[in-house]
Amino acid sequence: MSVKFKYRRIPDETIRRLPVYLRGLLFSSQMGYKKISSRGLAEFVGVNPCQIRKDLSYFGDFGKRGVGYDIEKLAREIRKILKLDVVRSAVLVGAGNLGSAVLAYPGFKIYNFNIVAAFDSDPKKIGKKIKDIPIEDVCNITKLKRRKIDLGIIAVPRANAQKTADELVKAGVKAILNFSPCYITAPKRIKVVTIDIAMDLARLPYYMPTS
Amino acid sequence: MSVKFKYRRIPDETIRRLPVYLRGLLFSSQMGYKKISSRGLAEFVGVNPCQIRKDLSYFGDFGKRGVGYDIEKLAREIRKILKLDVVRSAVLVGAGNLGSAVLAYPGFKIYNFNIVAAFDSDPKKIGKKIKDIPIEDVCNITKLKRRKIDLGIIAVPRANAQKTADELVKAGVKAILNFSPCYITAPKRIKVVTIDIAMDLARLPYYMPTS
DNA sequence: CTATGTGAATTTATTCACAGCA
DNA sequence: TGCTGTGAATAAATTCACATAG
Repeated sequence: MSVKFKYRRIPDETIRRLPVYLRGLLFSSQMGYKKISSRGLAEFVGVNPCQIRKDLSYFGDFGKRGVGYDIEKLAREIRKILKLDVVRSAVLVGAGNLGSAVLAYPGFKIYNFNIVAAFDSDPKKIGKKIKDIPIEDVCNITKLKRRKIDLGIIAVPRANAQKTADELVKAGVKAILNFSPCYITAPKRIKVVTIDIAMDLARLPYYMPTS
Repeated sequence: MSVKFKYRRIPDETIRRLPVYLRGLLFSSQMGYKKISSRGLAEFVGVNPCQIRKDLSYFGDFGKRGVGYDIEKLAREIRKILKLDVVRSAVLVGAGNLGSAVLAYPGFKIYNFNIVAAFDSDPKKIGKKIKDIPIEDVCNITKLKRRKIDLGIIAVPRANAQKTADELVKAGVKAILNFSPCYITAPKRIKVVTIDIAMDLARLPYYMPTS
């Protein structure tokens, strides 16, 4: 049986953990395993086994009682749940150091994101290419609408981040990945994820004993 | 009044949000504000105002009724709560591309982390310098103990991450910042934070409507 | 006998709603 | 009046515990 439909609300925390399970499955697969129990996976990912079973149970019965999960099959199912099996188009706004680093990140390809355009406001950069992608004038973002872009990636200075987000929304993106160190607003239908390493760094000292 | 001591357990989620508040305060300060209400801050950080008040109330009475919070003072208090006012020493393990990028990240200085040593296993790298820090042989990590290191930063290939973590623990670090894309284990007293952009990237498609 | 899948119990986190101070 | 600080109420997430299937 596969991907049942239960009318239960799926916790955001469950969705947050699914990529972690996927990562653990790929790792254990690389180590040569074919089957894995919730307990075994739990050790790979640092999550309580019944948490794993509960999370998966929202989407289907993927395991065999007395045996566990088939690693390949479960990985495939999770990819399907996360909709990672569909190719998405993405655009980058901000072609500075951060933007270039983001563009070089292999994760986009792995998860089926295809970066199809890059924008910047600096006239010196417009017209040049980074990683084979020509840098266009940021004024042209809104013209993207006809190109059906799924994801907008923001890597501009903080002061311009919200404005950029607004333009990406007008251009019709469905989600935004924000690397600028600030909170940005968008209509509820649009998922925004902000990545700011400083937020993780800054809470570490709290947990350090004062010796 | 300042930093009261209540014997209530402080939610991890509260600690996770404090750096976000701090970021919002600095931003609003840069925009010229001196005072801010929980409602005003809420708009800057995307958190419900009574969540902010509740979070702060775990640590003290920082606001003035009818007025709000003094931005400078609250920022200072949050820094104190997070123990960001103490200088910490950190070491980097793994001097590859990722490691170099991590070393160049300005956030460490901002939050009072002082990177004092770097390690790698590649004989070609040992002896060279990155950003004025000499790269030492990874075998010497354990000798760090006498140097009193607070934080270990892991930027090695996944297969070596756990081993590296074990060595850092032996060397006496109090916390670990892990940039390798895998879960790592450490004794409970040691806080481990793993940063893997792919985990955020991989859950975006789930939230995109299937058009 | 082993390990899943899941209601029920418990724990944790968020939001409400209002007393109390400036 | 305006906004904080906080118990009480609510909501969300986790863990327990066990019936059930291989």
